[in-house]
Amino acid sequence: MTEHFDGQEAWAAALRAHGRRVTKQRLAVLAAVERHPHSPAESILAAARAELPELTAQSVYVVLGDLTDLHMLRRFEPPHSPALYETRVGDNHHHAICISCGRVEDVDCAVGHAPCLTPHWDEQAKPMTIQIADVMYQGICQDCQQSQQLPSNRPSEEIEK
Amino acid sequence: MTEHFDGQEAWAAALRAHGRRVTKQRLAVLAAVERHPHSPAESILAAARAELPELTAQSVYVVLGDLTDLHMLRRFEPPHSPALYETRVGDNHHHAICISCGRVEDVDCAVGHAPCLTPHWDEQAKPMTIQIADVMYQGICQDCQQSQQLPSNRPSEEIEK
DNA sequence: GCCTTATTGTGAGAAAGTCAAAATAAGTGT
DNA sequence: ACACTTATTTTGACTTTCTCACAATAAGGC
Repeated sequence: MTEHFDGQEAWAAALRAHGRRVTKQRLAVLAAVERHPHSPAESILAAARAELPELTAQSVYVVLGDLTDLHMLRRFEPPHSPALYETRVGDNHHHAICISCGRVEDVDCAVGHAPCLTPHWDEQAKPMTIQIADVMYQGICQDCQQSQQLPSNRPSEEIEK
Repeated sequence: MTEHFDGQEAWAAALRAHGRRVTKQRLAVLAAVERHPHSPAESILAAARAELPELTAQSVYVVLGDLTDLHMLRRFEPPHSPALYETRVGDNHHHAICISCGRVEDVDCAVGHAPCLTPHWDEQAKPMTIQIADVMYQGICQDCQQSQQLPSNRPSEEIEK
């Protein structure tokens, strides 16, 4: 429970640094996101309610949105998934999503420090000032690859017609 | 109107090649996506109804989903936006989205032919078999940059508090 | 032309998130 | 410690985007 305090204080300091009040709702959301990276709002609500049962869904949406704007959290939206949140910000890491089971893994960028941040514009295109480059790898994780090669092992959860 | 026929026949052939029946709904959707790249389902419905007024929204969703699975269309989901569709498939181009006005532009990949397709895995991570790498650049387009520097020029549509 | 079955239409409904306004509580000053 | 100001949270209704099940229709092979 003492390591908890460290985290609490660190988050509290960050909140104050951004001119935000330190509320138990924000602390609960931050702790929940930290403990469950790559989670949607609903899961964060459930996790945060473990320590703050009266927390409401709206508060989670508001807090997540605000903290994302402050860059204390990072949001990304994989295809066919609600938005996911994580506390790992500031680096420009990317994400790999298994299109079969939905598992998400962090991927450090291969290309130096600011990867893919310099798109190659057409002649006629008016270049934008790029701020971030979200790279979303989609593939099949090892577990799903195996269970697809052994179709006998597969329950009836997702069979193609 | 003759160029229309060429497109119709090309799409019809592609549909047959994928074992799909050639329906006026599918042709209308394909033509609409081709004429309005980076459009959401609702806009595609509106555009397609210009030539097929009795088309329904459900059909558009079904057709878009199916043709996307066949890789005749490509879908991508920018943050805070419904899914967008385009007919440009097969190449691995990416997209730049203006976070201010939402405009989308195609971006050819800077890094050779199969860009960013080789993520750099952690030691402990179990690598996935990557199939596609969707790169989503987010920035501010030239128009929005200018209108933000001349705040007097900005109507009341989106003012920060 | 007819028949089979893929495709489309109909209507209900879920999921994820948003908005406005009232209730609460953090931080400030006393 | 107490009160006050206003940020924050809650409440509850609502929107948007998309999905599902099943009935109606029509494309393509015979």
